[in-house]
Amino acid sequence: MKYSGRQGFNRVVIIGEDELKEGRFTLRNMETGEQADLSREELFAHLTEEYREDTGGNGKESVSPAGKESNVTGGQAEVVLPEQAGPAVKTHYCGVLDQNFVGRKVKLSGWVGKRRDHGGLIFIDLRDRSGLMQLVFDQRMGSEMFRQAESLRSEFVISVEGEVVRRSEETINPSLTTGEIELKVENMEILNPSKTPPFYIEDGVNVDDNLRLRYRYLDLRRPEMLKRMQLRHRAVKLIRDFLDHYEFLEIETPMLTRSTPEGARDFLVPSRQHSGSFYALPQSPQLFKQLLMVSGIERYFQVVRCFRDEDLRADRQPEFTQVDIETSFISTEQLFAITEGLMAALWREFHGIELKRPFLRMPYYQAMDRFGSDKPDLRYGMELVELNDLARKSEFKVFLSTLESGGSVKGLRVSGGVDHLSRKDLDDLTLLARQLGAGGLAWAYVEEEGWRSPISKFFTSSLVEEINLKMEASAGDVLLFMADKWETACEVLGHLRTRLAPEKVSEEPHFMWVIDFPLFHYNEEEQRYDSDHHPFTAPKDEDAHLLDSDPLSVRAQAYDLVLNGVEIGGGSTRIHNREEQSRIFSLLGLSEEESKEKFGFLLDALTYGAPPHGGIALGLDRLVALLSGDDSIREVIPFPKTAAASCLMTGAPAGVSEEQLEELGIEIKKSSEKE
RNA sequence: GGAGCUGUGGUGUAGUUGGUUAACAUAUCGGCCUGUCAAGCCGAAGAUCGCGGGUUCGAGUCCCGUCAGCUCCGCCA
Repeated sequence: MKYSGRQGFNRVVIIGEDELKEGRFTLRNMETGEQADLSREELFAHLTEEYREDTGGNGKESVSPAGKESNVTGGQAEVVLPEQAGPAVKTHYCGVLDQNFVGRKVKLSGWVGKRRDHGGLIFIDLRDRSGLMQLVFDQRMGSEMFRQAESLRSEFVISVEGEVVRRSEETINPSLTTGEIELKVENMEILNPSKTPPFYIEDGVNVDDNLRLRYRYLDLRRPEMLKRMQLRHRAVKLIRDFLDHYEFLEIETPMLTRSTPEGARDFLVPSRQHSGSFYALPQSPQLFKQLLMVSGIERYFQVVRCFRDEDLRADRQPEFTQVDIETSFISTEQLFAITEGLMAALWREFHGIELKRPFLRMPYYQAMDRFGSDKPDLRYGMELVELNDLARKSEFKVFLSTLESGGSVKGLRVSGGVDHLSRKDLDDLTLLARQLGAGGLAWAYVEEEGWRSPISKFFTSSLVEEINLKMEASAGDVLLFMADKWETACEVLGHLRTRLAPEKVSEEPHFMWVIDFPLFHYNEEEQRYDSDHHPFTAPKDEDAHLLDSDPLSVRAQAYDLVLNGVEIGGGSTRIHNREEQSRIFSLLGLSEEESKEKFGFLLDALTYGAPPHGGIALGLDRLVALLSGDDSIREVIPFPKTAAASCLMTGAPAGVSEEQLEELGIEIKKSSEKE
């Protein structure tokens, strides 16, 4: 079986029954006759290595979109078309032509960028998705065409024919990849004129988001946006190829499904045929992928849109894309290894770096205790310091009473904080801490002689020494203290930690797994337990005996993948036993009847030989944004929604006609409260 | 649901303690121009300062409300 299909491959893998059984394969180079005997893993490593070489991505060249000039169809300039498909509208991409094409006649099509009209000579920057090419219109080449050329304006769509010529030495533009050549235009057709665009179609523009989103199709014309789309495409392709190599099947699951009580608010879709009933758009294909495991798929994945009707953030959209993965008969460690391999492949391809594996694993409790976050940014230190024992020796009532009631006193050191944290800044931080739920915030400027601080009078000089020592503080630092319930102290200081993070942090990606999440948290509003992950997550075996006596201390077989303070994925081992699943439902306050009504199909499925299974979902938008270095996932989503979940281009969401509502049996309640 | 920031010609910005014709760059339109690449030179047009109300002799500027965008909290894996 040949695995070729792409030019440049010349090796053959010999696969037969024996090979499959034994997991050893022979790789033969058809040119040299060389043979190598490889294990499955070695073979795979070999193939991905060669694949990268063959596609020209040798790590150094394949960098983030900002660095890579062009990547159209593997880098060749010819437009790829089926043979004999009729006369060409376009034969080459402009941005990929170079000296090798000098003397060739080509036909280029694209958009008019900058225009430099010298009277008898006009220069046009022609832009297509690959880049720019300078067109030269000479009055002497023909007055009819020249008259047309004079009428060209920004964003006109044109098609030109001519000869690629070398520029004279002094007119070479070194800042352009095609700067050594230009096209002497012999023929031009204006395919479509354009109104003056509402903003400049160029990189680095500082335009109002309203405009960018309203004219997103123009925004996407900007080279940096095209590069983001290209990066996204390449990342998804790599992910598909990678998972395919590991024998995952991509299977689609329904978009119209039923609302389930857990988790986020659902987007609902009214049913016309069942008046008064609703579909829900999936928050994730969670149940379907588990059922696919019961179906015996064993390894499933899907690049899938998910929907959650909650308020938005820079890294949250109402619809977003997950790389959804579910496996049977695979240990958590093995799933970690596959996921890490996928991350390594992505970072190798797009940043040319080799990730250190395995990634760090840190229990949830430790992440909270040391960094005040379940997605800690490990690119810098600033760990929280536990000060209970030392705080007990002070005279400070806030500390003492907190400790008395079982709370914690924790500290955070801001190195060199004296220089950039004024009294006002500290007041602001105190205010912020209160807004985040803390009682207050104590602070101290560390000086040679001791602390300058409103609370220094409660601390003896030797205690100050001890605390300084424990927090590794020296003169010039600022210390922040918080006394509160352990969770609150950690969370709030964790917030301050990210707020006060150093400007310059390590460039290296700091991947980690946060593991051992609690299975439940207590929902104060609803007065009951809620799943921390989702209700199908299995408890850790060694904690299962605590389910009835102390549910909050039961840890889950759940994990998050975190990179530089961003959660890029999460998953768990699922419950595959019907009784255990029912038990969890009842702990969550679902009656037997309710759970049968809502999840009966799952409970049934679990009784028909459900294999042990588990999986993970990766946030594709966040992943791509991290790869491209963008702070907001909006940049890597072609048509994103605003923070208020509306689409400025289409005007969605919008009202519908009375007839439509009538058909659906829906009546809109007049929002008359205000009137 | 809450907090903060932003909103001035097409675009990006300036606009003083409230004061007279709201400034600059760029784009647009017209003219000149054969080696530019942020082309250049000359000229023209273009803004009820997001919207509504209030204070004032007078509001881009102060106050209240409102809309939109962004960021964060709540919410959400």
